[in-house]
Amino acid sequence: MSDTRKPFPFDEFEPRWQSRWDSEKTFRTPNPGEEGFDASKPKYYVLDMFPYPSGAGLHVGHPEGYTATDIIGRYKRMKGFNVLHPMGYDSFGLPAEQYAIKTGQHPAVTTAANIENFRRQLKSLGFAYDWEREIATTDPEYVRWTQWIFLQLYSSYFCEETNKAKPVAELEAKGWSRDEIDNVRLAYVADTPVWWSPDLGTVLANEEVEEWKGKGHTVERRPLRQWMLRITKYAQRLIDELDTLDWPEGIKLLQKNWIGRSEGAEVIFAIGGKSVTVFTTRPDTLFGATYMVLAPEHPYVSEITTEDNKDAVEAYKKACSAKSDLDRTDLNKDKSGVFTGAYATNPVNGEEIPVWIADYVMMGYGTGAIMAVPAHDVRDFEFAQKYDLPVLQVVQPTDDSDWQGYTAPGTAINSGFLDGMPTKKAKGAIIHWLVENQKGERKIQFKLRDWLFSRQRYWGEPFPITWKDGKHYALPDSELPLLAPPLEDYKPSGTPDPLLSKARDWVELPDGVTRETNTMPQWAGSCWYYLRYCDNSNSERFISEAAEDYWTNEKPGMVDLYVGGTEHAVLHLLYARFWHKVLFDLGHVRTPEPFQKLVNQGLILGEDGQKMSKSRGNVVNPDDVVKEYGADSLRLYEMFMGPLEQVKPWQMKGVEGVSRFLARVWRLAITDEGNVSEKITDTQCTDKELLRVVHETIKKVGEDIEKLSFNTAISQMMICTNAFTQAGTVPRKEFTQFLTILNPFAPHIAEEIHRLIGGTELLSEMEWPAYDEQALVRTECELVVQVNGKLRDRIWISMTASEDEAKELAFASDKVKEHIDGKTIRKVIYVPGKIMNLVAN
RNA sequence: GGCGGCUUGGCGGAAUGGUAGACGCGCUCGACUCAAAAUCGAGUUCCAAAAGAGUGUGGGUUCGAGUCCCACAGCCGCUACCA
Repeated sequence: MSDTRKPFPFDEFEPRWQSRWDSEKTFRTPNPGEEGFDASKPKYYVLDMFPYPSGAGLHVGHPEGYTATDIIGRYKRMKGFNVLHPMGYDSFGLPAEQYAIKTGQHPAVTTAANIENFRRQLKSLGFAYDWEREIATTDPEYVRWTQWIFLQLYSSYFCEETNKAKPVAELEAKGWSRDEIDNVRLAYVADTPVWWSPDLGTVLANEEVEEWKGKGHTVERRPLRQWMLRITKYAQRLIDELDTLDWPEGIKLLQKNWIGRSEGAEVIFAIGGKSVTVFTTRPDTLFGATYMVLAPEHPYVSEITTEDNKDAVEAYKKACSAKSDLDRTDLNKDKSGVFTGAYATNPVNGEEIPVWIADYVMMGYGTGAIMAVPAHDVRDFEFAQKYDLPVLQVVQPTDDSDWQGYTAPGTAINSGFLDGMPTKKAKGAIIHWLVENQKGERKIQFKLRDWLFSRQRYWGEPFPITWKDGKHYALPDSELPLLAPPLEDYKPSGTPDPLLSKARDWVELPDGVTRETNTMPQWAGSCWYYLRYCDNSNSERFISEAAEDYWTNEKPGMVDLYVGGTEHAVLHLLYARFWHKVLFDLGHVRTPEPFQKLVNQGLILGEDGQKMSKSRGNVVNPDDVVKEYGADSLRLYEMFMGPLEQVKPWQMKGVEGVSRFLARVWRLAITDEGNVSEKITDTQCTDKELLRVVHETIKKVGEDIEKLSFNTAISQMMICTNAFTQAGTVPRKEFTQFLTILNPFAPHIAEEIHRLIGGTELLSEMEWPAYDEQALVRTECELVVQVNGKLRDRIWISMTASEDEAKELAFASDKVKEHIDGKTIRKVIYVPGKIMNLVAN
């Protein structure tokens, strides 16, 4: 398409409408007590996952979710809701800092430029955000409250009796010592092995390691002093309360698996004078333990290893620590291990079993030690085969499966007092025995680890913490926000010292007090941004009680609808739930969950069906699409591609298709010369069929929006447009109704046509039209006649025809006669208005 | 290996257990045009057509299955020795 011949002048009217909505604050959302607030309106909070403002700008994946929420938001407004639909920027993060290292440009400068570009792009798509509520996580006022919430975590502990967070002040009052309190804070300091990257100059979370390694950075394992958040205390609640949310089952399952609850037992084995505890989910197989394995990093390894085996064990440990940086996947194909020379005593039968170390046992899960039951665990079995260790059957399969490597439940054998018990009962019995004899206990184990919360970066929130004599202290609220000092040099020092430690003037305070120099991870800001939108200019509180009360729900989740990509299924969505629960426990918010309904938009692939990436050269830039076809076409296309949640490939031809549709709508009302078409009529519409299509469209589009089924809503609007075209005349009233329902999808063109044909009100401020049931009624319909389930004829018949009348007409059909001739009708199924099936033989 | 998702024309996709392929793209033909583009109209699952076949494969339930049940295969995503 050439620039000179556009099918409709979107390049002129789209920016014009955008600036009008902006200057008139059309989509401003009043809070209680503010001008324009109407207490009679119900509230609706629809939220997008805010973007990281990268230098590359928006990609086409962003407008997918954003258009979906925009349609919902505009629709709900027209339905009479007070809609909160905000936007902001997750603007801390490593790329801005990497850029600063390369160019010396302060991250604040590049971030501001990127935000400006994102804002321009978002505005060019005509989203109905309340721009006065815009936030960026890097804003000092925002940082202030992020730090404040951190201090809430710091000043709280998890009370096991009530299963809730409580202020540590309560413990102080009870006379707990400083050290005891430090041991239970929800934010605490620990020496822990972490992934540290010398060239990035920071530690990385487990889940970030692969990403940055892929970009060529090196990563190594090191024990370092770090801030941790005690999310593990919430593991059970984070699982249980998923049930109260309207989330896709797949995402719930992902979170459950990530938290990874396992029920089992801890069993104490004696090794010489020491005792080693193992965790097992199959305590019923204790009699079948033929050896024990410790993780190579297990603290007891050196002590128990005998002289003869020392060299081999040390060599193995060394090999493992070097290996830990390599891709484990490849190494794990083949199990390896070394005998320590020590023996452990099985508490249940006194058997002496050899103790090995092997890297298939992880220090980070359970106790870092296992009892190996090769007969009924595939990993132990594999290991036993390789090193020729005994395999003892203790479970009899319920079917004729081979007992070797049989892991399903069965019946206990060779297990003393457990013999004959089914697995489930045997588990209970052995745990009872372990407790009685003080050799172990029932144990619920989670995969979830405490959250490694500190980074050594520059571009993140500094911790509002000071140190004196080896103890940490909270900064008073009055000193928030604590902002990072400007630095000349952002280059990593090559040591694990945080970048901020270079700013000596900032770090060193009087009286031997120093500042904490770690910063928070990028997740911190996104953990609570949805709360700040409700009351973003409040300087007294992170959110006022009144705003929180108004925008919250009767339901457990505060936000009514949250739309974003699956990539955040576990991390962001789990972290935000955790923070919200702490704030809930402490009485700062009144719902236990942040997001009631969650929808994941599907990935948009390139035209080649592959993931979009620079290296493949299949990236579509939304700016280019807007320039060529306009914002409405981009919005409409992204919604027409297919179901929101589905993965789907981009097709530029498809954009052209929806653009043609909008052009047809335009031409219904506007002539080539730009005048109002003579087809627009002011008389009442007498065309029953046209009326029926219009009202069917109003009905279906409304229902489809509620279901987030935008592609079918658009196809119905296309049908309606075709009906207008065919009718030859366009009754103003019905056409205006059509424009009103088109408006949430393609707001610029809808408003412009409406204005041109003489509309004075903004469509965006009109009510969603009601459909007329009467107009939908059909008197006649096509009835499908089947013989033995096969379509044989269609007959026109009254909607209210009785079965006998229908049968009579059906039997009169030659095509039907042909197939029932000489046969007996055994059965007749009649679904009025749909189908008649004659069963004959 | 585990978990999840997907599988319907040439393509994107529609189908409360009731006419498979709505809507759109592409393609074919026609109109308009000196011509092209744009636009408008007709057609388009397969087979030359009648008959028939047809929603990844094989079974089952049902008067009737893309849809429900069982088994299997392929593709995509996430995760990874979780004891």
